[in-house]
Amino acid sequence: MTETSESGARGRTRRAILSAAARVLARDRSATLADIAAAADVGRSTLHRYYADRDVLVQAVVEDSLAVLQEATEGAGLDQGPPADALRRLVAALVDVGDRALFLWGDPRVLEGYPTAGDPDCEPVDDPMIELIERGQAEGAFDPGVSAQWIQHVVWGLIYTGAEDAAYGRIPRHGVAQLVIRTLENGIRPH
Amino acid sequence: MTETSESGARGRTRRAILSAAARVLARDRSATLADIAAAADVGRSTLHRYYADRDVLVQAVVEDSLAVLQEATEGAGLDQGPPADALRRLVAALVDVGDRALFLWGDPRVLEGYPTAGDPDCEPVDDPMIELIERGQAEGAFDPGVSAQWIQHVVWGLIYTGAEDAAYGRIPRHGVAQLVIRTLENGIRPH
DNA sequence: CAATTTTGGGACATCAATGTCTCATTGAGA
DNA sequence: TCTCAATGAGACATTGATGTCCCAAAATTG
Repeated sequence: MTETSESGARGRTRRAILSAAARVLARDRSATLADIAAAADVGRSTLHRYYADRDVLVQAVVEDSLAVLQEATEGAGLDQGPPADALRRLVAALVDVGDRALFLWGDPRVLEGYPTAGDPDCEPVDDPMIELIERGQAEGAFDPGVSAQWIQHVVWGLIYTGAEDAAYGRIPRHGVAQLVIRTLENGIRPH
Repeated sequence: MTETSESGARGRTRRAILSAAARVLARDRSATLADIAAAADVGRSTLHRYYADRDVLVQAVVEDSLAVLQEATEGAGLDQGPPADALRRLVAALVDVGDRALFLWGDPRVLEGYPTAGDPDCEPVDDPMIELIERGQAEGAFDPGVSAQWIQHVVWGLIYTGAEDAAYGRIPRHGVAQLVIRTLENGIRPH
């Protein structure tokens, strides 16, 4: 899919652009290409040299972010051990790449056309996260009285909330995962 | 603050513009003024006649939305009865005006400068929602192990998630409040 | 060190959104 | 019915983002 190796320097520049774009666009999806170039510490010409179009750039950031999140998800080994433990690992992994989540989730429109997060009626998605949730519901670890999709959205929503609070410095970054998991497992009830 | 009465027709037009703007901007915060005017079924000239500036319009929508949410909050009588019941009333009331919440929350930047949702360090906010949460924590209804602000953000986040799912037709509108409350109270554990 | 790649900055043309204005039409209220 | 506020459509200048191109400087590579 991608050229196996681009001269080292190009790869570095490309990653810098993608990462900066995700960061900036997460905060302001109408950010200027000049803003993004500046954030990536790159000339605007260079940005255009890598991504001819704004659309092309956004698309690339979407795909890169999806890949990053997918990698994080796969690394969590969701099919192993008790569902509750697996979910804790997943949340911890996703919080670490919160910027990407913030970007993808901040604007539902960038994901139009991707079955991943959507609800295309007849799509038998093999999303590992959904599989985990359904397994947990079957084993009595998660509430079987609501849809797996709702639980998934709740998880994403809490991660989003935590990532945002952290991004604005309202809570320390290292406490986010713990907070999200605690709320996820107990709601807001004391325990 | 507002002129007591504007010729009847003007008031109607103004409300139509504000409502349409909230609806359109909630979905796409970079929507064109022409888009908004069209959604309000009004000429672009008329839009400019009411709100000279884009900034002025957005500002007006923010304030109108804040007023709507505040009204909903006040109507819930948060200082009466058990905290858990009060929270249920609040969630139900806020879900009803989900469009405004979607608009205000979809772009954290529109709220910059408003102490309402923020965390200005030294601001002793008298936000009734925070007061309810703190009361609930003191009375043992809500988890005292996390900050009241975190709980508030979780509540908003879940309402946002529910409103979005409803807006995209993924869940029936009348089930949202119930779903949010259930998740809020129990997390995702079975019970 | 020499050759080649990669880069930054600037000069453009282009395009879409914005804001201002005018004028003819509409419609509500006296 | 008459009057005047309110509106819609359009013309227009302005602005800012965008995309393209070129060239000299810098960095990477051999």
